[in-house]
Amino acid sequence: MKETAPHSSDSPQLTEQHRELLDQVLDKWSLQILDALCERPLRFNELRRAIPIVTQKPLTAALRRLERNGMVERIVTSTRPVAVEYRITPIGKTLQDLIDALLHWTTVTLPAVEQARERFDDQEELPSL
Amino acid sequence: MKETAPHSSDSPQLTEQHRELLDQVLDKWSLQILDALCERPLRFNELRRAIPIVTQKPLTAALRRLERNGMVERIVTSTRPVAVEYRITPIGKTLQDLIDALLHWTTVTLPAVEQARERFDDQEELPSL
DNA sequence: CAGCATCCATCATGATACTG
DNA sequence: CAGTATCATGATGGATGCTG
Repeated sequence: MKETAPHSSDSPQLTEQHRELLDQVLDKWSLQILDALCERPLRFNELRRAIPIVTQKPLTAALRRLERNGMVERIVTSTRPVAVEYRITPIGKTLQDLIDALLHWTTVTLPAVEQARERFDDQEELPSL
Repeated sequence: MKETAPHSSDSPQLTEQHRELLDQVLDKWSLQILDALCERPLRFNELRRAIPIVTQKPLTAALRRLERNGMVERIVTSTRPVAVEYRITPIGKTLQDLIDALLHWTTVTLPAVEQARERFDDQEELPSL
């Protein structure tokens, strides 16, 4: 019956759909957006401040993508001027532990990575120029 | 020395270094490369076959980046013609569980995401055209 | 406030050709 | 086999100005 069982847990056949999903949800900005929204809902400009280096266009694009994928909800309050709140959805919430784990992983691993980079870069500036 | 829980409510100070690391290791191709190499070492063209839709240039770039970050090791055997094997490093291995969890997450979540996309796209094709 | 529209620079990717 | 080099192109990102 079975095709090889390559993985520790289970190894489903990953179609391009799955990769696309990760691609849309795990990109640089989306990860930080979701992380921020896991704490509490935020308005557009609050998000901009929460993620200092992002500019308006990519932020908007990422939010739309996350909204389309059902990860965040966009709530418009018709005051004057309008207030727009972004809130994480239950689906998005299922990513929280993973995101925390990833961020934690970076803090643990970064030192080793920086060492590796130095070694790599050193042997790049090689002799025989 | 305990750092408190890696929960998002406890936001660890994530510098841009941390984001950059995730960015270099979690991108579309790298994720699949690491996943493939977690099973067993692979040669360059084996990797190309393992990740069908990737072309040579981005694959090479991703491998170099992963190598620089200490995630994979490039082993050259000076036969004729040369054989080059890519192998996951101990550091890279620390990502395996996370990657498995992410891939598993996609399989669990994809159906809900697809529903969300339909809803979103439906209300995009709105009236008043 | 929360965007969208526009222009422009940069980058990643694809295709192709060439090397040891 | 395992790349590098080059060119063309399409997608992204920054900056700016405008809207309700």
